[in-house]
Amino acid sequence: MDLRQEVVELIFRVAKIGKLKLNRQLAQKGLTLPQYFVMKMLYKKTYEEKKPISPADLSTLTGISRSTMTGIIDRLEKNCLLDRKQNPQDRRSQNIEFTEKGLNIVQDLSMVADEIRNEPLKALSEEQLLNLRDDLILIENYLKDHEDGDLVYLKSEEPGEH
Amino acid sequence: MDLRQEVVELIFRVAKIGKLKLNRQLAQKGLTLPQYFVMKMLYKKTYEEKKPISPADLSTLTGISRSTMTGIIDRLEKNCLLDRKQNPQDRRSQNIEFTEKGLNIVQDLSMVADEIRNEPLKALSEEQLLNLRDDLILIENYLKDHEDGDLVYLKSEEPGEH
DNA sequence: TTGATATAGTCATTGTAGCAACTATATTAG
DNA sequence: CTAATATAGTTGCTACAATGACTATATCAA
Repeated sequence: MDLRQEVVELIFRVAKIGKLKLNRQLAQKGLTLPQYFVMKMLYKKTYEEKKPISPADLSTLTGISRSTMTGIIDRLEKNCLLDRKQNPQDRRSQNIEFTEKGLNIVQDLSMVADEIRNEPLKALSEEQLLNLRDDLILIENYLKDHEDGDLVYLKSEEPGEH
Repeated sequence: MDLRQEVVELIFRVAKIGKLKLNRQLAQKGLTLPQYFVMKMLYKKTYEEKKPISPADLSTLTGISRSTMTGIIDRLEKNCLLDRKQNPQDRRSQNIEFTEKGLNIVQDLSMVADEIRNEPLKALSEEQLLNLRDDLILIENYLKDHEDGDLVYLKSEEPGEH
């Protein structure tokens, strides 16, 4: 099989299986992976860097779209893990803050969840990890640099069809 | 930052950005990435290997769950790209077959869609690709070998809560 | 100041995606 | 042969996830 194709499929497959396993683990705590991801980012910014944070900030930081973020925050708020407060400086904007319960959970989890998440990489040496990182960064940069454009191939021949 | 954590996040991020871009490309043809993935697998099995194929087969081959596959086939069938036929040997089972239109589209696309998909790997040398593949295979095998189990950390302290 | 433009959050819509439960059928064990 | 078990497909449910449209604000330019 074509080598590049094999690598692309491997990246997709590893990401998918990894996510599935993490989701199953976190489900025992009543969280999903995206929810945990958001909680962790919120913790990092508001507690380690002491900066108030908005849904839009979280969206940029995590790469999750604004509309998806609305839903994730909805569910976290419904489970009383965080609160939405009005931003007094900008009436369009909100500050997201932990509740007592949410803070406890994220502190509880951050010790072990990342360890579980990173565990599958134990199979690799330091050197392999460094190479792997550099290769992935190359791919990521390619994807970002070619942020759409030049994709002449798939121009639809039948635009009005549906 | 921790190196392993960085690599994990890179894998997730690269997979996510890559999928997003592919989805936007395929949208011009009225398809989604999972839909194209299923069509391609169907083509490979029924046309290159001349084997009839069921939804359950497609599910195993693609790693998409059976219930999700139901929905994907629903939508492809609604768009008249394939048909469900009864399997005469097993009345529980179906054979999935292309329509004329579906066959045309998958043949049309297979030339270029994979090329677009693999393009971001052009930044890497043959040697880098080989290393990358081997590293990813190690990770995948770790994930598969540890198919749940030994994840003592996250045992819920409050199992009745929801 | 006012008009154009940009940003923040939400909502509707469509399409995954997995789990659990269910029906129908097949297979296997006793 | 019958009862237990397994498999195929579907459905209901919850939760992402992106796009596009919309409202409310903020900002910037003329």
